[in-house]
Amino acid sequence: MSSSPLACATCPVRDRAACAALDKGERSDLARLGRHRTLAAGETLFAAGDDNDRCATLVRGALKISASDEEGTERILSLVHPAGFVGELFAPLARFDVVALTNSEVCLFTRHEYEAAVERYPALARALLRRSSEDLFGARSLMAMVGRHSARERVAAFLLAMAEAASDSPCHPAVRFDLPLSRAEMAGLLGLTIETVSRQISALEKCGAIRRKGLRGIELVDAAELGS
Amino acid sequence: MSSSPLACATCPVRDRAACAALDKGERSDLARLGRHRTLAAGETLFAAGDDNDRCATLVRGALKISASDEEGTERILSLVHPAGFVGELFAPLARFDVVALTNSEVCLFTRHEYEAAVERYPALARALLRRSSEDLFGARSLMAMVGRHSARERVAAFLLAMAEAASDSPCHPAVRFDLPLSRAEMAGLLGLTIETVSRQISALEKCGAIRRKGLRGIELVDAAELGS
DNA sequence: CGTCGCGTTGAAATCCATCAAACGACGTGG
DNA sequence: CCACGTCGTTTGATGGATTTCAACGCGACG
Repeated sequence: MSSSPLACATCPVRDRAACAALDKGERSDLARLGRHRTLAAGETLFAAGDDNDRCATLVRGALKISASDEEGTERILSLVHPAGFVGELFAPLARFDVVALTNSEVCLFTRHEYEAAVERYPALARALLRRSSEDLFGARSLMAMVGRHSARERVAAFLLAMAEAASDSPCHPAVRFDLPLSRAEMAGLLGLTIETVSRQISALEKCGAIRRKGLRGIELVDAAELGS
Repeated sequence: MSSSPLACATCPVRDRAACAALDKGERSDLARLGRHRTLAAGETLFAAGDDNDRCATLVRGALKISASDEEGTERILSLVHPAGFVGELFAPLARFDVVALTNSEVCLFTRHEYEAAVERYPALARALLRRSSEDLFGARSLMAMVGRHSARERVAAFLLAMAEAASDSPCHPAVRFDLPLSRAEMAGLLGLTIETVSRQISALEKCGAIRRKGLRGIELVDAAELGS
């Protein structure tokens, strides 16, 4: 959508993103290389196959990383939360799509300049390594979760994870929250069909674990029933 | 199995592993911190839940990274090839199992000392970042592959991937090779059961795509039939 | 008011897991 | 050398969970 210079001073993730590892002077150097950009829900940031010439840190909102097979069915590989880094350093072409789930804001860099910064500032390289390791753990956890679990278990675990992500307190899940994903996106993330997701949510409501509030609102009634 | 000092001079992955990014003096410093160790097929290098106090580079052989659910069924999350790095920096506890698939050799480090080396040598941090990014891509590719594909397609894609890994030439798959995994391990990797894997391999043989040579030998007859 | 997108619900078909049995390779011991 | 047990693999029969196909409800929007 729009694009403008960075304003790190008011950045909500300035102490959690990769750039937080830099000292004041280094960070303002890096800030000069990047641009702030807003994305509308559904807007594509990077597309698979495109020239991989940019990377970004998510400041606000939520992104998805996904792959689409030849028939056009989408498989969501990861959700990105604020302070997350997207873009593949070292690869000539983008291999996955990166799309905004909600209205979002990112700090956008050219890959070339960001890689140069990684060379120049060892602390940035280490911070990205840490983040990449966490992403790797997240990807493997998702894989462990989606393989070998029934549709019911996947949907329940997903709802619980979203409740925890929506909560302010780190440990307790939010009781009431809105799903940031459509049914199609949930299906793509969990490796199910839209209909199966819908049926499982209906079943969870019928057995008293949750209550639906409108299309995307969820209220946790019995978290234990979800398998927590 | 056994353990002894490192001998980088004769290391088969000395120009591909993370430590290859170091200059001569730096590498010999790092070598002093590590120990060479051999693993028998099936031997566990790290176990989930253990104190995460070590990490390693694979020199020869093959490893698997896996998670086991409460019922004991194993889900393989990644295969590790020579020059690969295993161990999770920055995490207090190991969260996955790491097991040798074949007789293997690793360079073993204490996590504490390796992290210190990452601080000291920026080139090592960048090399690990690169490797971690590739692992992340690999994990996501596997996820995209396993989700939304039939048992037949998964087995076919797996065989093709193994044929390519077994080949010396980077681009063409090997025509004849041995599977490094048991049926149970293939099932765990692909999210299927042993029986389904076995049936699909039989079916692929029946339709002329492959020929079996003993229990683990595979000969590619019609690679196109496998969906390449 | 009609259409479009998204979600829900139903009925039928399909694919895979499960249960069960037999086979082959291998090593041990007689 | 052969009998025997074990382990991994193969094959068959069955059932069940999820996909597929199809119809409907509902809100948004022109």
